[in-house]
Amino acid sequence: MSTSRPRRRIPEASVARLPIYLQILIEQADGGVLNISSEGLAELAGVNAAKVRKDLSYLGSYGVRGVGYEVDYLIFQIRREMGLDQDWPVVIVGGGNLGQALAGYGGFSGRGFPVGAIVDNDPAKVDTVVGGVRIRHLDELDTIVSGTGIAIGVIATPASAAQEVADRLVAAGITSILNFAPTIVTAPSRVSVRTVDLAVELQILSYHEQRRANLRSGTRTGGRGTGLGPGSATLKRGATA
Amino acid sequence: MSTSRPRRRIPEASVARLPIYLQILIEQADGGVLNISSEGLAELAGVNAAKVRKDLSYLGSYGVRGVGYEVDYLIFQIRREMGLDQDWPVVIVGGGNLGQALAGYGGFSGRGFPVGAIVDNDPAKVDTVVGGVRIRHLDELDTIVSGTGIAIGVIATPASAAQEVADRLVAAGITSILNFAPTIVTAPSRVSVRTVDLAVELQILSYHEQRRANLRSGTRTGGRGTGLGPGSATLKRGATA
DNA sequence: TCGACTTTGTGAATTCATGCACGAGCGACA
DNA sequence: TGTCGCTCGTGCATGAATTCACAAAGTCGA
Repeated sequence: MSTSRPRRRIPEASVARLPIYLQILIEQADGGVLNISSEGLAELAGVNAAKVRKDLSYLGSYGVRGVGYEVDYLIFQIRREMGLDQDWPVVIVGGGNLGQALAGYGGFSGRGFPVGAIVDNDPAKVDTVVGGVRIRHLDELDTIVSGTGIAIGVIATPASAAQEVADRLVAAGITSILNFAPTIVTAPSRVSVRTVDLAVELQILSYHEQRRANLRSGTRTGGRGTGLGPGSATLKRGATA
Repeated sequence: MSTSRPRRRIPEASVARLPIYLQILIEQADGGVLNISSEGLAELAGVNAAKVRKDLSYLGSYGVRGVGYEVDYLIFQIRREMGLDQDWPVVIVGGGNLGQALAGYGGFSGRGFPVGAIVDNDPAKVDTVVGGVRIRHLDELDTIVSGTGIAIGVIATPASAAQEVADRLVAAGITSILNFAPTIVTAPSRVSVRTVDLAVELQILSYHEQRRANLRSGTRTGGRGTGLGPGSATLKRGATA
């Protein structure tokens, strides 16, 4: 009992990196590499070696001093710790552009997240087949979830529908949501929600672009002085909630 | 001169939140809301009000005590600071599943990132039209970038091609890369790179799912004791690089 | 068997981010 | 014009994440 079982609760920042290490390790294993040092892994992941060691230490003490980590064993341990030693089928909500791309994208099934179902509320889309899966009606969500034990829902709808979809996913018993709609969705705290907003990513890049542009053109751009001041018009209190 | 120009260098964590505030503010403006308190904005963004104020304070001092922030003016300032007062056309590399979905996804153009070009190295794809844009050959990248001044490249290729594509993007003069391929891509430090790996997101959710499952079934699952020990076989030093 | 060498695992120092708590400023209203 | 109430801006304390630096633990070759 006292053998391996690692101390729980891995810091979020580490949890976010483990999949990256995992992916690199799998590539290395495929390439015939048997073991790897924290230094080598750090190099490939583009991070600091000490960080790699600390991250891995949360899993347990699986390295061998003077040698490094056995690739296969590390893969095994990361998988186990992250719950990737089983498949997690997902239900995609939204059979539009993005939903279809996700369903057709091999990267899901190939990495342990097969598309178990796709639903849409548009009758015209229902019964069409995408990526080998027949689109079903949104109303069947409860049946699907309770019938298959799917725990993860993927929202690929327009922003306007996202929150309602999230509510329905939660009601159906989903406990993790990956949201691609460009809006915040809220859910009870027992449910994990992650939002991936493509535009947000681009906007972050935009900030850095802009920053570089400013630096190039002499420390700061001559003010784009639009005259507008903070209190350009006296503020009138509007609805705040 | 001493008027507005805010102190530079906004912490990364704040930069990542500003687009979210921006989006909420735009929604509010559309709904006719004229001003909003840090409390209100925090509520909508799902974060702490002090954090909102601190984030916004990096832009300058644009709030009015006792009243809040003028929505329109805040939108203007966030846009300006993030470089969103101009369009940033992007070039998408990869006309496959994902590339097509991205090109067809309104969320890009609609938010200031029009798809300026799509390229692919598959002759069969070249000249087909996706989302109103004709796919051109990858080899035209240099011409496209220098001709249009596009600064942002989006990688929507298989992982195996990602690094080479990144290199070519950099060579062509791109300074920001948004990578959707499930692999690390490296670039000179003058180039910003962000990777969005859908599977990684799911794996993070998996971790939390698994964690909940473990907690439910009595503190910790009975060990899946596969006998395997850290040094199951004596490690032989393999290639490390 | 021993000593040189390599690489881990982790305490300690540092940097970054969050959240509290409160002074200061502003509008509203008498 | 003075007072009251609201909300910002920010100093400070706390906590999380990163990085350094080194003892401990192992391998390898002679």
